[in-house]
Amino acid sequence: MNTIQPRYRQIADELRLLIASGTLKPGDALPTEMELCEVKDISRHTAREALRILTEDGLIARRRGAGTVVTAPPAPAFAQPIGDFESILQYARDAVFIPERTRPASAADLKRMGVEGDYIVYTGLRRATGEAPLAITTILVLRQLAPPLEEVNQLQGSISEWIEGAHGASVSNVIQRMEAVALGKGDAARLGVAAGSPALRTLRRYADTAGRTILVSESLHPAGRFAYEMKLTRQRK
Amino acid sequence: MNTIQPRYRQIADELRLLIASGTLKPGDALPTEMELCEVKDISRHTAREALRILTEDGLIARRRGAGTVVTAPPAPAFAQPIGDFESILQYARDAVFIPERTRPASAADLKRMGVEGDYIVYTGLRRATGEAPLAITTILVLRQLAPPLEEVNQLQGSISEWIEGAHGASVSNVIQRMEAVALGKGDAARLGVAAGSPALRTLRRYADTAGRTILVSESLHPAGRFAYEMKLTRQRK
DNA sequence: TAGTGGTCTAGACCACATG
DNA sequence: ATGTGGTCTAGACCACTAG
Repeated sequence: MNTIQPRYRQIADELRLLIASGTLKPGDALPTEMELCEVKDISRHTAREALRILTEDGLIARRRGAGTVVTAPPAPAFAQPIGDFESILQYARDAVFIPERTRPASAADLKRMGVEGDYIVYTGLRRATGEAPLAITTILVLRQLAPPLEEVNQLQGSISEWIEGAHGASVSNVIQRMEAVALGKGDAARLGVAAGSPALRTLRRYADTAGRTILVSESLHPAGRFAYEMKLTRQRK
Repeated sequence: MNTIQPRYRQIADELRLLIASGTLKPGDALPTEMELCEVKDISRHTAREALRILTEDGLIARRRGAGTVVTAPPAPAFAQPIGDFESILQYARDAVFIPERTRPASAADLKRMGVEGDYIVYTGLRRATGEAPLAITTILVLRQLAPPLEEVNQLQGSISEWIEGAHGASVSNVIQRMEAVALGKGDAARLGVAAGSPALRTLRRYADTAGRTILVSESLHPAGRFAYEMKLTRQRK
């Protein structure tokens, strides 16, 4: 793969790393344009292009006459930056879902998840590698599309991607709902927190091109272990 | 208000008008960079800057070797490619913010909200008409842009819209962070729930085109009174 | 092959913020 | 008064697309 990057992008990435790693903290000054020109041996235009990228990403703020400073607090490790459709699937890949049980969905399951139909339920924990469990996850899959449990266990990607590969179905949109809830006794115990503790409940409904809900997932993230972060960019008008 | 616009922005606006008016339809070719340079008597850099703005707005698409064309018209409302920007402002209009107090931001305020600088704090409740309070809201506004409290009281739209109207500043993007938290005693009492109750904490940072954070808002929605819902549509590809 | 957009250089003048 | 970022010029070479 030819991954040659333009100079301005390389420099933007270097600076981004300094910010992400905490070497440059919020409020800290970045090199001025002229300093960048000398240190990196580039023209001012190239330096500005790099800084422009970081500005658009919301990482730095620039003020004429004053200078350039870091604006974004370094995202805590548990923060999940999400800005678009693809990154939801990305999260599903990064944080491994470890299924524990599977069974047909009961009426209570369907009501809680807000769907109707013939679904299979997978329950389990979601964790990043080697960490404490991030969340309890429940996934409902349309029975006719559901993968067997043993396949899910060795799944590399997400279940929705497996469905797309195995059945040719295509996820067209995702409706995501987020709210705060109090954890019940059982859930709290599995996550190692007190009953009644706050959690972020994220419900996602995946619909295919025909509008059929092929998958619903519910995640319960206990307070402090996870934050959902997204960047919204203004549209044309 | 400062009416002087840089040359590249004037030209971007001229082209934008051609597209908005339908003179240039989707698929139509725009002038090449060199043509723009000659017709407008500008350097190539300035022409590119104008075209870049339109590219970022998603109005045009550029292909090396091929040229520049007008992209497809704005997608229907239900198919916004991204959990969209406008809907945040919409919420800010629907649920009225009732400010109670204002004061300069303390160091603790700034730390909690993740910003640095000279900000004014507004605290108050947010409620839909006639209902129980939906949330406790805290808003930090850059002092030089802050509206007086009596203006906020009779504000029709959101504070961010007031700023845009009064100062000509333009919100370019919003970073939104959501997590679950336990309510402290004071907050819980104001919302009429028990201390330690779960709440959805939503932190939003509004940045202008220079990356300057002009407004930060924090909302605490007690469990059960509010859910945040967004629809993400898969991109072409 | 001719023309496009992508990258980059080396200058310049300006408005603005800070000391 | 100095230095910052914002704007702009006038070049250059390149990778890519299309006729």
